[in-house]
Amino acid sequence: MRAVPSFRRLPRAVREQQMLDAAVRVFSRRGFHAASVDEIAEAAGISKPMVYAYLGTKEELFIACLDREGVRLMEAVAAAAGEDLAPDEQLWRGLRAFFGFVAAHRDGWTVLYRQARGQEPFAGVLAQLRARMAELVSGMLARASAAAGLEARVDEVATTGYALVGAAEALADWVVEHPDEEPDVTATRLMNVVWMGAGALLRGEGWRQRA
Amino acid sequence: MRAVPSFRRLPRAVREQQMLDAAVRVFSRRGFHAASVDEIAEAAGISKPMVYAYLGTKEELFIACLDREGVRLMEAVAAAAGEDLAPDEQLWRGLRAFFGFVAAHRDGWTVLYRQARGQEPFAGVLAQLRARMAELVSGMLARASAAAGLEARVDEVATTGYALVGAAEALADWVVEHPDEEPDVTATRLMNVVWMGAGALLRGEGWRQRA
Amino acid sequence: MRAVPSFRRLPRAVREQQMLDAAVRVFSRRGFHAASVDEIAEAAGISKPMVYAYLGTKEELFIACLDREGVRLMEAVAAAAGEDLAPDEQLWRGLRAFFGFVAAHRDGWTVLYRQARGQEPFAGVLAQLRARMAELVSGMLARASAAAGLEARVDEVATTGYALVGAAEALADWVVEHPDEEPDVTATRLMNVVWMGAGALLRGEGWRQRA
Amino acid sequence: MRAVPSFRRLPRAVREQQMLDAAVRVFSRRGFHAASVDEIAEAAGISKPMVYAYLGTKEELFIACLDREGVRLMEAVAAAAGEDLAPDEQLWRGLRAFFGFVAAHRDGWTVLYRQARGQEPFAGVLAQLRARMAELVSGMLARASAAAGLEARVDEVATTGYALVGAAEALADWVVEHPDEEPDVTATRLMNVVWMGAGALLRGEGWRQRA
DNA sequence: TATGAATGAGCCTTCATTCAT
DNA sequence: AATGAATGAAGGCTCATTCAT
Repeated sequence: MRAVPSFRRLPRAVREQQMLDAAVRVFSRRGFHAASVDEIAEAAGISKPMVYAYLGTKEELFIACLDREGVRLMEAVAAAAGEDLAPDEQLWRGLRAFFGFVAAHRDGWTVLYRQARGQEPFAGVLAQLRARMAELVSGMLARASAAAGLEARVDEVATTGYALVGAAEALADWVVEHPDEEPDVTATRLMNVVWMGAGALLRGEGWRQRA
Repeated sequence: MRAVPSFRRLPRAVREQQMLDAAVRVFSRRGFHAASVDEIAEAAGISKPMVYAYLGTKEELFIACLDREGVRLMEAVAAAAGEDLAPDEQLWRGLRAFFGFVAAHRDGWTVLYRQARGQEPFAGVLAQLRARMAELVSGMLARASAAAGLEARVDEVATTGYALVGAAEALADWVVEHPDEEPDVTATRLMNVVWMGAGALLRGEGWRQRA
Repeated sequence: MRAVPSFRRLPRAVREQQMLDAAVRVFSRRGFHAASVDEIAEAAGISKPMVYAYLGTKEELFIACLDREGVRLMEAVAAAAGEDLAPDEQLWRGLRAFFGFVAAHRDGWTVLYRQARGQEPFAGVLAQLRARMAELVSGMLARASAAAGLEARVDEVATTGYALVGAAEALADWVVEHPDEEPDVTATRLMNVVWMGAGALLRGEGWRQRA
Repeated sequence: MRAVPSFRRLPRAVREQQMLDAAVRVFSRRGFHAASVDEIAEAAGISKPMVYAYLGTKEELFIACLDREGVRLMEAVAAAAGEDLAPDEQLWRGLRAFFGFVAAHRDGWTVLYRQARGQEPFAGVLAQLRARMAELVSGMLARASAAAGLEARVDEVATTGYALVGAAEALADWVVEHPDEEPDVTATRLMNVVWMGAGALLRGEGWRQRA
């Protein structure tokens, strides 16, 4: 007769996602240390011992947040940057997906990049994520370079990857503060800097998506 | 009767700098929350009430650190980027000064960018610093653009400033982990990305400082 | 239809013994407070609510352990000390049974004497057991004394009982740490002290079991 | 003008003793686990952080209690058993001091012997104390044995030491429950068992202090 | 019968902050 | 000016115990 399950007793998998949602929200607003497990539990609508039972220590909980959001971000970006496109097109699509993710998951972004960066032992987790992103970009550039018949200057390519990721993060912070900015626009702007260079900009040149 | 001043009784200004030195060191290693006022007092070689008497609350103390390091950084960069140079030269000198500062003041950099970024109410202080740095860059680009007789596309110029600052921060993190990297080299690498653009890089072009 | 009984559904009495076995083991290793009902349930191979359903509160569970082990010990000792033997022979046999029990039931001994002794409200249970043991000894001595035609000095006989039990407990602790010690040997050693006295030992005399 | 110091601010050494007094009292009544640091602080008339500041963890606090009471007990016994007395006289004086200490420091005794015995990691501390006491007795017996021109049967002498300590502990427990018992009487009773032996007691013989 | 889900309560521990000397 | 002494407040974590299925 009861078709709808009780709302109080939920299977573990569901509750875990609820907890992670709440944790990302609270960690994002308060920061790791200032956030209390009490508040997270309340935000998740359950009692504190459940958090410990399912997701462990506050530290482990934070890492679980990091992992979930990091995987989501990476997947979004990697999926957007297809395989058989021109390198600048790949880059632009990846950036658009990146800014789109940030705009849609403000809290996740904040937890990942604003909190984890400075707090050991989380910086390591983030560093891995950034390294993977930078490699994604570097790899793309290296392939493009090779296709152009050029000797790939490895270190410059690597630096470009890091610098691009850093620039994207800075703009992401800016996007978070300006919610009405379209991801397409932000991505295009960054392309202008990174792909064309400030020198070209000063010459009046700019990057445009091909038709 | 006492001709030689006691080593214990130092003038206030000196004591305050000692405290700030210690505070920056401890905050850098532990983070704001994990750092205890006890540890800072001990590192400064004085007792805890002195810290409160001189520099106020833990929060105020942290902000004092932020201010001091921020001013130092800004001054170093602004002084390096002279007024009557070509824009790319200005940019390059500013970047070199920036990376040089980071390398010479690891702890200050860490406090400023790794700790403050995520922790309210400090993020605002940092945001102001970043904004000033971005304006510095943007202003330089705008002047160059005007000098070239071009309509300054304001928003793109502003975006370029932010992106450049973000890229520089990312490389600064990288510099912190690689102490033997020369500031000149790092600055040149970033110039290659930002000034020439990845597109030019792929065409085999690169930026070089003029003789 | 089901001819073979499921292994999961065991008769209550069996389950209870399994639980008590597990509880004695865990309590012995961890102590009453440090032992968690979770761990006991897991050690018993069942779920926590079953423990509560069968044996009640953690406190009741511990008392159940105490009772079971205490009864076993008393029975072993009382059975060994027959009725129609000479008093020293009775004593020696009782001691041998005692040390044998301790060696064979380390965990039970630990729970009874090491854990219960200090923790209210269990000390009372243990005190009763000790009192019964002391009475057993005292009674034996009183009968022997009467048989020898002596006025039984009641208080000294009672004291002797307590002292003997205490000495036996101390040696039992020692036996627990030295698993290869034979109960016969330990019992004989204690007889030498208690029956002959240190004075006699110093005179070169010792107690021997009669052929 | 103020001759009497304020009662609120006391020097560290004084406060530490107050804390230890309170801790011994509370640990004795409740047991290590059931005792809360809150209760101890309250009993000491100060706030909880002071306990942590001066004496460390709850565990360290308990060990501090153990050490203090253990040293007191050992010193009392060792001082009482002079050096140039006959062995039985030494033994009797040591026992009298022991029972006197227990009667005068019930709580200390309880903490030492009833609590520490069963709870790791305290058992080790207690074991050392017991070993020293047993050695004290054994050494005394060995010297007496040698003086009597006898081959010292090492293992029996050692066993006698342990058994005596155990018997004394059992009677101490009994003394704690019977506050009006004189230490002299208890010591004499134990001498009757240990020195003369139950066999001699049954023959109507008993130990008497020489005039 | 048997258990996964859930919680109220409590305890250890730490820390920013202040007072009395 | 300088500090040892002292605390209110809060947070992480665990556990005995109970429902709802």
